[in-house]
Amino acid sequence: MPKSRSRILAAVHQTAAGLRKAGVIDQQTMREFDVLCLDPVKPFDAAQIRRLRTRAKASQAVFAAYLNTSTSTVQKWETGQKRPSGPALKLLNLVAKNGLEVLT
Amino acid sequence: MPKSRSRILAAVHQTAAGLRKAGVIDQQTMREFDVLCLDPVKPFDAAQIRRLRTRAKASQAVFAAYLNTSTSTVQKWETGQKRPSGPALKLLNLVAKNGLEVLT
DNA sequence: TTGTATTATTGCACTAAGTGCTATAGTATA
DNA sequence: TATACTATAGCACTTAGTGCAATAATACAA
Repeated sequence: MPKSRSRILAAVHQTAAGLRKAGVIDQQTMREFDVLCLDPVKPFDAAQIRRLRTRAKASQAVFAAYLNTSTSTVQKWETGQKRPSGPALKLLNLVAKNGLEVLT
Repeated sequence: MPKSRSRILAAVHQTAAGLRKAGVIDQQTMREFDVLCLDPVKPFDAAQIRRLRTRAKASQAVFAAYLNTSTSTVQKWETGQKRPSGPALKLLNLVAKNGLEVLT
């Protein structure tokens, strides 16, 4: 099972009891349901990350600044030496979906 | 010097030559200048992270799902055992500015 | 083509974040 | 009180993140 989905399921499971109160949906229970609607976070391989960056016409240094990480890190993502962490992957998904500007 | 600023400056420095072409501003050079306009990423301490989450009325598990990280990690952020990584901090800044919904 | 600047790569060494798990303790509610 | 739900604590481990310095590749101008 992909990690992102298991995280979603973990959150859902931990708040599953909310389903029983289906009659009384306040803001908090809404938030719990929202998790089910979270876009599953897609993994990005080295080439995809590079494509994402080049499409945005950004150098590795600039791209790194947007993501608040180091050039060295972007480097290693794109050469397959390291894989982006959970939050980093989330950011990459946001960029893929909405463009680099959303991180401004 | 705060890390986020040094990252910005690093990116600016590496592309400083772009300033010389000030006459010919195409999309690429624009992108380089944009980095100067990036909101400096603020650090969040344990209490601030918790406040951010509770204001969003999310449990640690739900909050973690939004950030695509683990409950254990949010746990440690809020108890001061660990500090969020660069990209994680960027996400927290986005949430602080635009609410949890931007991560949907 | 040759020189120059920008950008990207490689490799190393190290730090600390991320993770999972289990057991425990609050906390609210039925 | 009993029963969820939620949060905490502590452990052990993996691996992302980072910095730096040297090298290579790429693009661009003279």
